[in-house]
Amino acid sequence: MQYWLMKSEPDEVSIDDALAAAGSTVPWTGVRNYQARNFMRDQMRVGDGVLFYHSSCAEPGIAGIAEVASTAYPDPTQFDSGSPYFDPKATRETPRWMLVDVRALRKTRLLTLDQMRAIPELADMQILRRGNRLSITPVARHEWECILQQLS
DNA sequence: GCCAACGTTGGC
DNA sequence: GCCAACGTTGGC
Repeated sequence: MQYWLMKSEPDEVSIDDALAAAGSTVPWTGVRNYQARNFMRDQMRVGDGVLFYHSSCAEPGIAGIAEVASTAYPDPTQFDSGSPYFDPKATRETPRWMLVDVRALRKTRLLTLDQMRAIPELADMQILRRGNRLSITPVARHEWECILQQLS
């Protein structure tokens, strides 16, 4: 069992959107970074814990708890020439981009970036590092437990 | 909308 | 395989 933080722009898919989806489950489309892809493809297991993070918005922070709901499979948007995530170099025979399904479990109060920075146990979180842009990052067990405690 | 950080691209 | 140019991310 591993833990992850996954960024989503709430204008695209918020925690409310995910909870409202069929089965509270959404495909994590649009990841176009190899490191983030590799986490999904190589390391995620069904049942892994997910911190659902709202980014590029007025109040960035952790907005809910989710879990990994599938193993990795090709992101269909890479094949769709009408999609902003279209990748002309990807083919169905050799897809480039993979995704997992994510099941939202509950909305939490917003744990803001500022609040996270103020918690010493979270000081080493990748999301808090300067210049961090990765949309999917591993979360240490002690960080996960600390955050769940904060949100309870 | 600014801009620092950093990933990707492509000429050499 | 180096590295400058360029594009993107994402907090502010």
